[in-house]
Amino acid sequence: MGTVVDTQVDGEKDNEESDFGNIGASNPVVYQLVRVEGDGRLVPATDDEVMEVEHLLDENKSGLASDEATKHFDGCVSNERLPSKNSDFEGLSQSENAEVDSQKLNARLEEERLRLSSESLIHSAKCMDVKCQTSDSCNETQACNDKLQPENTSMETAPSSMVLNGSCSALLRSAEACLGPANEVVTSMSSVSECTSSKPDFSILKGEICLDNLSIRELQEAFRATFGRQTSVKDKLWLKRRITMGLTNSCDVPTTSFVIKDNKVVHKEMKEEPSRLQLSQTEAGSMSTDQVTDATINNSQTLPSSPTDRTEDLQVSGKQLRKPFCEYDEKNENLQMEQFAGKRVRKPTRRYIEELSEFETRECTAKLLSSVKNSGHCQSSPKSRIRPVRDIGSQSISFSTRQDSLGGFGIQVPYVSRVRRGRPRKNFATLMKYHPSGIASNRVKKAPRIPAMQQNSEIGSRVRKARPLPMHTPQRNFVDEIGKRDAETINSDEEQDLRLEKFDAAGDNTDNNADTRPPLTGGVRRKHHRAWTLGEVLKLVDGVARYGAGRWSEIRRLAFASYSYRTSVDLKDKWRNLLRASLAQGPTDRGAKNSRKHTSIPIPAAILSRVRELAEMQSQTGIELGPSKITGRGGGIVQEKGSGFL
DNA sequence: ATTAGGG
DNA sequence: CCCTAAT
Repeated sequence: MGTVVDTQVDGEKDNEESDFGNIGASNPVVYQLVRVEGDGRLVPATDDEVMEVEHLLDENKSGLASDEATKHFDGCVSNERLPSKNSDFEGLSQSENAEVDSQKLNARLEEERLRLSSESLIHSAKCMDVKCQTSDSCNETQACNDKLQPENTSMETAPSSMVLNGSCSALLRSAEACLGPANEVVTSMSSVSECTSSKPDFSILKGEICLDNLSIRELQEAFRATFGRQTSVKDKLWLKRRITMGLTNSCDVPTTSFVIKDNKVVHKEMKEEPSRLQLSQTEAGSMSTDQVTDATINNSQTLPSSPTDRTEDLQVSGKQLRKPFCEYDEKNENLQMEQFAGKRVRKPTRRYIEELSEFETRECTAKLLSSVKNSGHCQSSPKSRIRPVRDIGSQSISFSTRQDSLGGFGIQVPYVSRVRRGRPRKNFATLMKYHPSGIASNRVKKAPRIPAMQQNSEIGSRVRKARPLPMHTPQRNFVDEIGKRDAETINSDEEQDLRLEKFDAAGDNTDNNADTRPPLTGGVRRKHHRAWTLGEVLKLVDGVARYGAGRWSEIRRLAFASYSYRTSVDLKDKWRNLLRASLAQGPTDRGAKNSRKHTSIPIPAAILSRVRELAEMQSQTGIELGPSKITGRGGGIVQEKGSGFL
């Protein structure tokens, strides 16, 4: 059994990555492919083997997550005439003498530019054709999508098509767009693979530039070539963006059927629909390694999946596809600022967040939530009259939507799992700072929020909730969430709680779904006014009795475990009110069952009196109180209460 | 993050 | 309930 190994004859392995332009210059790296014979001899590899090894190389490198080199090559290859890819590739990787210097690179870029402008139309047309053929097989397409995400993975799977990456597929993108709403998450990969299969001739792709695969240095070169000036920017993404934009803009788009949107040449028709689609692809193209990892995992899951699982897979992939956006955006938005006078997304209020989570937890148990992330800059792009993407995923990705409660504008907001699988947004705090006012109040009142903004908000909010959660598999996580909640609900009961629960059952439990607030009343209600139910009050009182007034977080945790919506502040406020009420009612006046007008829940005098007592006690005694039972002298009422609930 | 208070 | 200040 001969093992094909990659022997590094000279230099260090990753040299190519860092010194693309220097290969063959001062420190030539020569790779020689050899085969290890059974006896250990090294035998020069045959051409076939070479090819094979290249494969392996790709795999290995990709596995290392630092596969810039690999990607790089791919990119270059794709840039070049694909048909001649092999020779080219060999030349580079083996670096026989590849004189790849900045000049060449520049030349390439220029070439690409020209080609882009002259061929883009044609290309896209072709691709579109291909696309259309494919469009009916969404599942497969979807599956392919997954491949695209992980650049590495894709390379393993489809060596020939792996070459294509985000930025090199502006055209593809447009083509894919043709697929229409049905293919929610179609990525360039899908189209790529399709194109590849149906059209072995890669010429249709050659016009593209894969900036993704270039090293920073090269990107800088490219930048210079594109803009005619040097740049010291080290940020890859920034460079890529800039370059892409420069290239895209520089090429005159021949027909009116194309529009330039967000640095991408887009076919007019799709301009409306697939806003998200483009985004995803764009992002996909520039996904960073961490995301790749994620996607890779997903990929492995997806590939073997049975048709039945498709839907789920789709959703999952959709989610993962999306998630990267957040991070990407966040990481780079600052950099992007100059380009897009991006409106910042207003962060949701905590209240809002909680409401959402409540809603989610209860209502959408079964749905896999797809995180919809429309990158802010895109949405905010002035020219883009892109509808909120809600209905795009008609096919498989289900966008559960909900009426926005805040503005009462009836805006449908795709809502997302609050489980964030990626790492938490870093800039969250930063963003907060930027819009203190915005966040501070959920009273968006007069200003109807743009759907996009809301969506973003949603994401952000989700983040907040999800951050603390451990990272699991998406599904797993979701389950956990639910499970946790249930557990809470169940565990919450302690002796009396059980009894108290009954009270709740009477009125309170309604709130679960009864969140339905008055539909579109002009006024923006803040938090849903959740009337305190008797049960809650009792719990509160009891909690105070147990843990002492003021220790609301405690009370909340222990006595209100099942009421996620009552915050410690709420408890405090309620207590204050109770106290006030009890005092107002007059100590003597315990007989009155319901002193109040039937507004909300009339609080039984018994409780009020007890409240009073508790308050008294606590104010006097140390805050330490024996659990319950302290109600001794309240009189009959107190006893009634005591027997009833304690 | 929790509490206390004012609104 | 919301918001803030003070812990």
